[in-house]
Amino acid sequence: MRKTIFIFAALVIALLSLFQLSKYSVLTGSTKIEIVIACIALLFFVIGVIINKRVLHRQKETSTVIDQQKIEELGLSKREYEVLCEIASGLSNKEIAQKLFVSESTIKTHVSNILVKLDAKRRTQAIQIAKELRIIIQ
Amino acid sequence: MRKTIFIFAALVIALLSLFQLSKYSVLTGSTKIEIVIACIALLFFVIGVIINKRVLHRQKETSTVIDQQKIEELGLSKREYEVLCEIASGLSNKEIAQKLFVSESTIKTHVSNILVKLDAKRRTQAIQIAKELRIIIQ
DNA sequence: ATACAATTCATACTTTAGTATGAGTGCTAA
DNA sequence: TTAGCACTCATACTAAAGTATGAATTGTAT
Repeated sequence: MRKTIFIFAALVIALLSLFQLSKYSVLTGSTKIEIVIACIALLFFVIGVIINKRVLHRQKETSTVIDQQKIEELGLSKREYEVLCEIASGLSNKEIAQKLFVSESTIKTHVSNILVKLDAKRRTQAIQIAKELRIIIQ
Repeated sequence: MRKTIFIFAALVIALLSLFQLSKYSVLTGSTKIEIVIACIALLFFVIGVIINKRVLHRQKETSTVIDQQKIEELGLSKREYEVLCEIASGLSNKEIAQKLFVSESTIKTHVSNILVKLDAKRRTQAIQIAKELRIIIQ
């Protein structure tokens, strides 16, 4: 936030300087007015694009970012969340077990708990619910 | 495309007119140069924002639209695609059967064919693959 | 120190998913 | 008209997924 304010302030100062510079350079006849106007136009066009990109980027981030708070609210443990992510990527219990170096029965226990906590009947439904709650990406 | 060219041409003409207008209004001393510059700056700022928004919007659209051609390439039939969508929404075979008014064994047949065509081992993997291929939404 | 939550694992079981095979129906293009 | 495709359904099977229960271990907070 401080960074934003600093950048904004620097930008305003730079623009005011530019105003003065362009004014005097035109009045003294050292620069053609078309060139000055063209430069200013280009500058503000670029500024508009950059600011717009930043704003949209921020919106996009907040809409795809995972809701960490919701995970806590649901009471999902760290390990359970890991398993949930692997389920969403399409792995079987056995594959998840191998990836996380535990037994398949452990994964089954985790999956059962995940289904209860997400109020889902199946793993496919759990994926859907997790997506809606913005708990997992996509 | 024609529309874009037309708008662009109109924009260029308008700007050239503006250039001439601002030049003479400054030379005749009827308008202060600060105001002219400010107007131009504001104008190009807005143009920058609008153009950027359009470009980004177009990118967003093409990234969320379903790839109808890919569905054909994979050889997925209309019914199979319906079943795929229901799978992705988290339904069981029995539930899909009830929703589409057919027997569960019919759905099983469809699911088997879908898995072969998508080169998936499980329905969860099929969901993942279908998403990557932009065949289904989300 | 102990109560608690998280993680791990096992067994035994039920349910769902997925495979393989065969077959009937209806539509459509050659 | 018939060959082919999409859709339907059934049976019989194997493989996963999911449930229930119990238990051991470990780190942590009171």
